Amino acid sequence: MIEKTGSLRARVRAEMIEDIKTAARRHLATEGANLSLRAGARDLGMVSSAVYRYFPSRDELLTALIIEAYDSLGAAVERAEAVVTRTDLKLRWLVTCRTIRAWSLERPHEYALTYGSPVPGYKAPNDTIAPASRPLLVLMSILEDGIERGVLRTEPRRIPAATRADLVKVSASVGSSVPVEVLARGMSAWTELFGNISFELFGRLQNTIDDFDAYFDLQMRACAKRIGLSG
Amino acid sequence: MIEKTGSLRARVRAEMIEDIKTAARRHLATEGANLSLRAGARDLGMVSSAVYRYFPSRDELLTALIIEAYDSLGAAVERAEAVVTRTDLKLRWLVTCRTIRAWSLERPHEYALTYGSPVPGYKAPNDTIAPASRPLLVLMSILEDGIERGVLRTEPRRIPAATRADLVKVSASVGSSVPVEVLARGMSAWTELFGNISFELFGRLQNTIDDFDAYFDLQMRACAKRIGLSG
DNA sequence: TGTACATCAGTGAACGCGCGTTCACTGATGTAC
DNA sequence: TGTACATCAGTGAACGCGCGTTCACTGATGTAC
Repeated sequence: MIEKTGSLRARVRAEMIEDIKTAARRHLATEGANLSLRAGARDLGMVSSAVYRYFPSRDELLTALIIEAYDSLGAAVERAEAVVTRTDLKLRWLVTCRTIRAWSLERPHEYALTYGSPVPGYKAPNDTIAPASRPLLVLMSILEDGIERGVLRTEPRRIPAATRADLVKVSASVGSSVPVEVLARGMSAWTELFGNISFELFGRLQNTIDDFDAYFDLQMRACAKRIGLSG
Repeated sequence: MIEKTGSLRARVRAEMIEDIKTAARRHLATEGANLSLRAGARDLGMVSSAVYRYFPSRDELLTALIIEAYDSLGAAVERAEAVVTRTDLKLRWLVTCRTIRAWSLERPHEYALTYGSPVPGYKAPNDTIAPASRPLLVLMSILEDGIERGVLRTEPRRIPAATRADLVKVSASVGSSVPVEVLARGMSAWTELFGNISFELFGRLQNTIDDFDAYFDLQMRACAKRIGLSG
């Protein structure tokens, strides 16, 4: 009844790993980043020590959750942005913003884990760097296309040498060559994007902004204009 | 040797409360928002139950810390901004930004407590609202002065009714009457300001931006221009 | 096709730790007469 | 100025809880001959 005996155990194992991560993810809600390995195990009706067959320590489980969160956000953004008409740069930007926000509202605790205060005592390993940069790569590709199509103009601007160098490094690390003047504007909008989501999610604008959908869209449209994507 | 016997105990008590808060503040660094009442007590060489003479519970101690953090930031910003020439609106904004950033870098764990991910299971009481709004009030006063002096212009802009209402409410809650078009720009800059600090403090721009001083100043200057404070 | 052995998942008890909070208590400091 | 009493700070033991991790073990599933 099983196709490949060799992979039965492997498949069950993979499923179990998923189940453990899912249970742990659920517990992020109540315990925050102070993730409890025991609580997750209890949910699955297994003894806490059994988890060690799958993850060598609590921190490794946390790392898996973080990587998965980044990948999930990255994939969602890539997928949503990819279906927008390539020439509509403004809409590509707006869809990127909206997707990031929608993902964050859906999975607030994973947002907190990845974009909120760092977990005390936890040092993220290098494996998280690549997935973490996926959303930013989407922005970079929009900027690149804008340059290529001649929509984004490089208005001259006084930028200190140190910052020039930093921004060149950002471009280069992605294998891109967006001019620093444009990248500076892009980063500004990027910062406001995440600033907005943090404000909303962490309750810093409660009792002030009621219709966050409308407010967010308004501000992200202004960002598009600022970057120069309104063409 | 003591001036007023009636207040000796009161004064010692007040000092003790300060000592407990200071010890607790130190422990925010290692334990994060998951503040340990016992650890603080140990530092002071006292038994954990003694803390209950001063704070009815751990959460009340946490609340005291949060309120103090907001007040400390608010006072720092007010003090720094107050000595800038009133007519130099751009510098008033920049000093506000720089002071907020400097405070955050000095007290990263208090920043995380107030502007980072919410503490799971902790519900901030209403006492925190007033101190929390002090920094924003400084921005509002800059905007108001800008309007009064005719420096800030209200460029017509399509703003949805819901957002208009929300922004009017923000103004009104402060007893101010900054036009919504100007306030929208102010809030955008405000969001980018805190977005930047969060990115820096939470390590989201590590290995990319080396000279954060220069980068921050550049972006905040752009914000000033955007708001219309460059006059 | 059947047997012998190796691999692996999961158990349950235990270690040693830290936590918030309660409670009856001891002494010292302040207050009233 | 001195005594009697009330107030208060701080102690130390205890309760009941949860945590991450280790370890010797049982049994089931897979592999090799």
